[in-house]
Amino acid sequence: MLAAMAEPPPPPPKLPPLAAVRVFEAAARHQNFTRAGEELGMTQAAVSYQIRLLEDRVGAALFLRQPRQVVLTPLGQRLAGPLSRALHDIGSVFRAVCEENRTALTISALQTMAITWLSPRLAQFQIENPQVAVRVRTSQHLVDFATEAVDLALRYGPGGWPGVAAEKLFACHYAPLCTPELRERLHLREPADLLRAPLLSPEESSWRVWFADLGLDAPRQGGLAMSLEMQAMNVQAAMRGHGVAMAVPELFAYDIAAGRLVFAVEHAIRDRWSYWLVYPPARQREHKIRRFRDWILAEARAAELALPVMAGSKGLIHPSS
Amino acid sequence: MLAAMAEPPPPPPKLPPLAAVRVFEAAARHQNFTRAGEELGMTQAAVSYQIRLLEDRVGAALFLRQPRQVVLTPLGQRLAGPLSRALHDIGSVFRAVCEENRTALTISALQTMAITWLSPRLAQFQIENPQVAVRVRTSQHLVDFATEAVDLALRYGPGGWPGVAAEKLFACHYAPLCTPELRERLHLREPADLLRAPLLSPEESSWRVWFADLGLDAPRQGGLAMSLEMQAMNVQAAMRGHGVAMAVPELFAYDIAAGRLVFAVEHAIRDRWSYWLVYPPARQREHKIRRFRDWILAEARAAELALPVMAGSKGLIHPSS
DNA sequence: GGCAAGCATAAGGCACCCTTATGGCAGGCG
DNA sequence: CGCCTGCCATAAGGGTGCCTTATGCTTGCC
Repeated sequence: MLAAMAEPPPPPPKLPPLAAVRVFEAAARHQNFTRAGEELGMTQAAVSYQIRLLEDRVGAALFLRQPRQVVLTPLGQRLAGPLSRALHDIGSVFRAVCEENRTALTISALQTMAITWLSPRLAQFQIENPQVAVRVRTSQHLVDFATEAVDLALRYGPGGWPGVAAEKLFACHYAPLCTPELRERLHLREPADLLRAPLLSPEESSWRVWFADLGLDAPRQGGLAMSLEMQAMNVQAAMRGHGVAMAVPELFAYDIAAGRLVFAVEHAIRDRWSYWLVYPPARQREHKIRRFRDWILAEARAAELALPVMAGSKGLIHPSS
Repeated sequence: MLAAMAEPPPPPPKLPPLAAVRVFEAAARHQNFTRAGEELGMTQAAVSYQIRLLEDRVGAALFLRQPRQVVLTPLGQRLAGPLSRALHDIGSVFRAVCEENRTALTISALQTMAITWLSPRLAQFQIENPQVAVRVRTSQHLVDFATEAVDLALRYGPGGWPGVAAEKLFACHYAPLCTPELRERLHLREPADLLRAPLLSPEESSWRVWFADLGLDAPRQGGLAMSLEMQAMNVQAAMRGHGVAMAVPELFAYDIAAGRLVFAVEHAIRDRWSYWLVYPPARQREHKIRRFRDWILAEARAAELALPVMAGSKGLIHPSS
């Protein structure tokens, strides 16, 4: 209050003390200080104090103290209606926003992840949790919870981020994928068979690593790291029978399970980077966070289990430093 | 807060902390905590504190802290509009009520006083003070400022009331009044002439006292005290030439000044009771109170001066116990 | 006449909130 | 590239506003 006292005539704040307003509204509604105090969880004396405060501010009585009751003065009546309305509005919008916050869930995910993995599964989550309104926001860069209005994020990376809770969704592998028709037509049975197959983006480094892991020379050497978007496009092409795509099978578990995609040959290499569920640790206990967390972790497990075991493959993509 | 802590789950109050709401509204308007603090006369740290408080209550961020600025989250935007509106409404109705309180003036007066003395003069006050809205409320009993919504009152009595500021408007006298025509027609010159004149309510004690004061016997002895209403009726009758009324000439100074009434003979007795301006001493300094006070005291002086000097008459009505 | 209901008032204490002070971060600028 | 500035977060500390308890007063009711 020191600043307010700097000027001799403290410019009267346009707004009355709002705590007193709240008390007045309750008192006006009950026409009874004691009852108002009960509603507000305070004593009758406190109500009396606040009402007096407000009356001093207005400069006139708002209640007439009659023997067994208090009644509003004309001035008090003038105040009570609009104030009650305004406080009701404030309460309403607050409840609405709290409710929205409680139910709306904004998820940030990489475009590819959102399209290929998340959205096909999200429908089921919506069915199981109709009260939660899920919004997916795609972005390319890592999200900062302090700067972006996002509840949780699906990240792709090595893990170990500071300041966030991160739970691994699934480890990533790289394996050649194609349609079952293509595999049959080309008689793909063992890794070396791929050397004569139409590879999609054969210059990508993942192909080289994959072949090298088997002691084979890649048909075309290249050093380009494959972007996730390119990977998704390649898989789309592969799914139309245009060739074999080197991709993360976990991302396409649905297509594999549905028979639209198969492993061209049974060999996968490990990616040190994984997909993670990431969220602010402070919000761990929130219902909606927990709910989504449990669901997506279960989905990730299911997706992993739906794939042939790829254990034993070495981590050759994104080697640690 | 002790009462709120009684129950393990303190039933979440429907309303958010209103002080925080006010701060939030300013911060949202400025999109700048420092500026909002200046507007509210507090420091940036305090703003930050209050915003955090509100965010904790909602359970979500309302502002995104970006390097050089803060911006509202979608949730914050949802809040800002309605809250700003509500606070504006509160401020509006408050200013309106303060203004009304500052300008509206409710005067309590006895019916007779209001009709015969106050209202003819009030028009002039309204002309001189157009910004003040005067309301006259008539009542028969003495007003209690704590119980009735009245700014000031005109009382008739002995004075010396506890707890109120009382200023004497004018002392009261009793004198016989009639039309000048009646006085001429009956050749009323000295008090004894009234013994043959048509007296209105001759049984009233004031007549007896008046005659006794002159050493005369009243034509009809009676002990009834005259009600003010009866007095006014008698004066009305007198003004129509129906007789001579024993009344308080101060109340009819206008009619006397206008020549509609004259003293039937030049003799008055004194009433110990007077008319007083009464108001709560706490409100002495209020502009509208002071304004009306000054005006009505001046009017009372003028009304007294307009009458023939009635000094020297003894106080025989309402003798002190 | 005692009792209950209801509000005002005084005294006292604590919690809240504000201030001061400091640090971090990013952008602008020389 | 380093300094400065604008802006916010955070910690520590203190003052006071507000609430509670206790008491008194008035009135209406049995």
